[in-house]
This record gives sequence, structure tokens and C-alpha cells, in this order.
Amino acid sequence: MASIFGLEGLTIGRLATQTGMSKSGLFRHFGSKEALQFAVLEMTTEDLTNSVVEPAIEELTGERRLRKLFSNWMEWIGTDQRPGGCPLMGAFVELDDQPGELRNFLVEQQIEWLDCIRRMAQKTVSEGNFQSSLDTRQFAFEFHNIGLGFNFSLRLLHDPNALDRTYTVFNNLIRKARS
Amino acid sequence: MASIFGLEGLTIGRLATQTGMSKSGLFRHFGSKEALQFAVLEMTTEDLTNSVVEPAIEELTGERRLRKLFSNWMEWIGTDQRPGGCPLMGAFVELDDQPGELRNFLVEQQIEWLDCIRRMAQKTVSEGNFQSSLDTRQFAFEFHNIGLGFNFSLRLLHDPNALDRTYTVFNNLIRKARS
DNA sequence: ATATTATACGAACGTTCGTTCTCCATCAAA
DNA sequence: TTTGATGGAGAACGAACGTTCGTATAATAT
Repeated sequence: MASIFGLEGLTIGRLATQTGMSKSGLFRHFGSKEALQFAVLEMTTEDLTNSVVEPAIEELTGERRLRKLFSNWMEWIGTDQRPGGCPLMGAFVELDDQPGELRNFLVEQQIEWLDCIRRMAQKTVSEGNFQSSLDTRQFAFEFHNIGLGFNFSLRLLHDPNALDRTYTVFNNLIRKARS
Repeated sequence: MASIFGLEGLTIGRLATQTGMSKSGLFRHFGSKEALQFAVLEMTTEDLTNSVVEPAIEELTGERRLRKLFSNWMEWIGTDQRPGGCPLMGAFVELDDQPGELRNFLVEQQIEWLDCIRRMAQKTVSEGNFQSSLDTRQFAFEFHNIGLGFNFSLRLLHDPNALDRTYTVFNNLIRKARS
């Protein structure tokens, strides 16, 4: 629901109707709307960690790990399981001008995500597969941007070539990073 | 207001208060909330054409024109005049799952925008400054993604290096396109 | 067996939402 | 001097919002 209507459009009344509960009964579990929104953000980032980051960390390393991270991420963004796409992408825009704990949490998570990419790239450098002069922060910056673009092309434009174009950019990024 | 609170958060009551008008008086000018939102989208795209596209088309051509288009766009995204950033970026996420005229209009505008970039790249190809094998649609795809990423890094993360990192990517894109 | 706690409910609160109605002021054209 | 748009004000509408309250039921602990 948050992925479709946004964190503000995620309404306690609608959610109660959809779950077959009463408004007040559902409300009790959270205590405030902001707490509900927070729970959604927490659950989403947790799910993203489990579905995208964890399986990449296990059993792989270096460039292969980065490729796995990326493909997991693309699947996460593109899956039909979340009909409205990645709820975080919606939260970016919704919260970027709304100071508060929600925004702070989201920013923290994003900085951690970017740093996670950076560390993987750094490891690939130290393993000798990326050139030592690589600006790993710039790498993470571009890595993340590619995902943003994919989300846009897929969700708004419904571009059937979105994934192809996206992997073209990603492969160039990897190629450029190699020694 | 739409840039800060989104098209849904742009409320007739708040807008009336802010303009010193009565709710009903202001409402009469539009007739419906959707018409108000439509007016905002129309005004925004018009403004974007005037501030970003037009000055690039005049008096320049080829790669210089593309550079001018890009720098105009970055200024448009980064300006403090619109405290909430580009309203279109917010509309992307807000409307991507909401079928209707608003969404259709936005998609049309985006396709036109991408095609505008593509045509400029195509012209640069025909002038001999970009390699003839250049996939100009892919070029437009990447051009646009860079702007999305800049908006994200600037508005959400407040990354002071956002513009630098963005131009790094852009310069690479241009370099790669050259013969 | 009794007391306590957790869970859910229905009803209502005050507020804001988009929208509709009626009425008034202004001002140019006839 | 009348007429008819035009732009705005004010009051009110039903609906939905987040939230609070008191209560009923079921499970758990003593």
C-alpha cells in the first residue's frame, strides 16, 4: 500500500478495511501514524537487506559479488510482488523536504547502502580486479544512480528496454573500474 | 507548494490561506483539484522548456548545446527558487501507479524530453562530433538518469559533492560518445 | 478460581479534505 | 441606466482523516 500510494497515502482507515480489522483495533498496534510509517520503512530496509545484500555477501566476492548485488537489486525493483515498486524510492521524494525522524532514518539507511557498495568496490580493488586509482565513492554514486534510473524507466515509462539499457550502463561502469 | 508537499499535499485550503484568498474563491478558478494539479504540471513543464531547453537551442549546436542543456538542467534542479526541488521528480513517484490524465500528461512530457535529448545527440552525430555508431536513445537514457541521481543526492542526502560527482559522470558520457 | 493482560471492537471526537451553493462587488458594454 | 459577465466571499455539505475512549472477549498468570 505504501509502495502504491506513498507513506502519506498509506491510510489507517484504508489499511484497516483491507485487513478486515477495525480502525481502532489496528491503530492500537502502532499508536500513531508516524509509527506505522516507521514500521513500513524498517520492514522494507530489512527486507532489502535480506533479499539483496545478504545473498550477495554469501559465497561470492569481488566483481562477482558486485554483479550479484546489482542483479538482486534490479529484481527487487522490478518484481511484481510489490505492485508499486520499491517503497523507498517513493519515500525519497516524499520525505526529502520533511524534516523528522522518518527522513533521518531514510538518510541513514541510504548512506549505509552507498557505503556498502563502496566497501564491496574497495574490496575488489584490494583484490586487484579493480584499478587501485578507482574512486570507490564515485563508483557507489554511479551504481546507485543506475538503479534510480531503472526504477524511473520501468515504473513510470514502462519502457520494455529499461533492463537492457540499465545493464548496458552497469557493464560499462564495471569495465571502467577494471584495471 | 507542490514541490515540497507533492501534488496530493498541494491542498486547496492551504493554498487559499497562503494566497490570502478564500477556499471557495480560489476553487472557482480551477473547478477541481485535478485541474489545479494539471495546471501545476503544465506550468512546470512550460517553465522547464523556457529555462532549460530554449536557451540551449538558441545560438549553440552539437556538443556545446548538449552541455548547455545539461548545465541549465542542473541549475533548474538545484535552484533555491523552488524550495522543494523539481516538482516533476516528485510527480514521477506520486503518479507512477495512478492511472489517469495526470499520469498520461507526465509520461508524454517525459518521452518528449528524452526525445529532445536524443535529437540533440543525433545532430551531434550528423555533425561528426559524436561517433556514428552512437546509440542516441541509450545516450538520452543515461543523460536523464544522471539528472535523477543528482536530484537524489542533492535533495535527500544533501551531498555537497553531488554536483561534482554528477559532472564527472556527465563528462564521461560525452567523452564516450565522441569519435 | 480469580486477577491480569493483550487484543480487538464500536462510537465518537475535532479537523481537514474537495466540492457546491448562494450572494455580493466590480466594471465594461449596450 | 440597465445588463451581464467576472471574480471573489461565506456558509455549509458529506466524507475521510488521525486519534481517544470505554468496553467486551480471550488468553495467561497467580
